[in-house]
Amino acid sequence: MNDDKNVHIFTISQIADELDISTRTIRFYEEKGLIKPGRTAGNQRIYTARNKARLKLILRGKRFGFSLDDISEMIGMADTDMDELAQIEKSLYFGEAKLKEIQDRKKELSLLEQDILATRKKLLQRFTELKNPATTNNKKENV
Amino acid sequence: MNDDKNVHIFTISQIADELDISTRTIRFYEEKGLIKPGRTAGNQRIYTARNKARLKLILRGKRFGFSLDDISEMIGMADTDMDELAQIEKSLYFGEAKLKEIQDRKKELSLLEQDILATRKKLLQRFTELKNPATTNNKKENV
DNA sequence: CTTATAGTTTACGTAAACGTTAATTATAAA
DNA sequence: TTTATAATTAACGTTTACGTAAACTATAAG
Repeated sequence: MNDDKNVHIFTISQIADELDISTRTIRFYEEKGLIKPGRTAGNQRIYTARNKARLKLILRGKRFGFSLDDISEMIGMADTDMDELAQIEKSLYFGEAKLKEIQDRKKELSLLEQDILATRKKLLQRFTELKNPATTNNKKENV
Repeated sequence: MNDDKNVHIFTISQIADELDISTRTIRFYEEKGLIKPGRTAGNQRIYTARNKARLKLILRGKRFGFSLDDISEMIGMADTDMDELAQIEKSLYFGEAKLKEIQDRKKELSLLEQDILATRKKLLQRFTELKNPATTNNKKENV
């Protein structure tokens, strides 16, 4: 079984360029235990496609306001001093909670969208008022 | 025209309790110009339902990882040293960008959900493997 | 083999978003 | 009216998530 599949290996700067983050950020995530890339003979980091996918997941979580600690638990790599079973159970439990949170956020996302649309409406109204002062009355509202 | 509608007024701690944030946080948002509550004769802050709604909007934005500066611009209260027209234009422009971002996030939300579901699947698989070692082969995968 | 260029660790620096006193004043309750 | 709560400003402290600089090592290019 020649394990030649996916010999695609990346350096840290290749990853940084592709994901548009700094190398410092990548190393920082490693410090926090979020990724564990391999090393060359000369001690330089090497990243597989899997490592890259993991980073994408982390960045996705961040875009939703999750802290790195949150993400760490979501991913299921936290508390490496627990036995595997307990760790898996914890991760599963945490994952369920996060799924519910995602449901909530889906709803909130729509609310936020509506908030912004409402703000836009008011701004546009005020905009035309300023452009055309005759047609409207001067009502002072602070939203 | 007796303006008796909505005389519902709240103190800062009432708001803090209801929205589950600290009074410090509320005052901090005021410092940043995100809200402008009224004052009593004795200089204490008073919040209307409108002020409360504004705070909810801010918190909603935060839950999606927007910075307070972002939210400030979304809401349309940034850069008070610009003339109103320019300010409105900027806010509108920013709002459009944020709406697009929200669209993207809707898609990403599903991706994140799928990531978690996939992780859960693997965890469950490993879980049963550990509980029932005979029935499966031992494949080592580090996600 | 030399020399850019890229990567490594260590460590101090920083911006954002509040937390936490402290000293003082308002307001509500008895 | 005294007194217990609650609110106010001011200022320094803290955590998260990196930025940045220094001193050194690996690797690629010529």
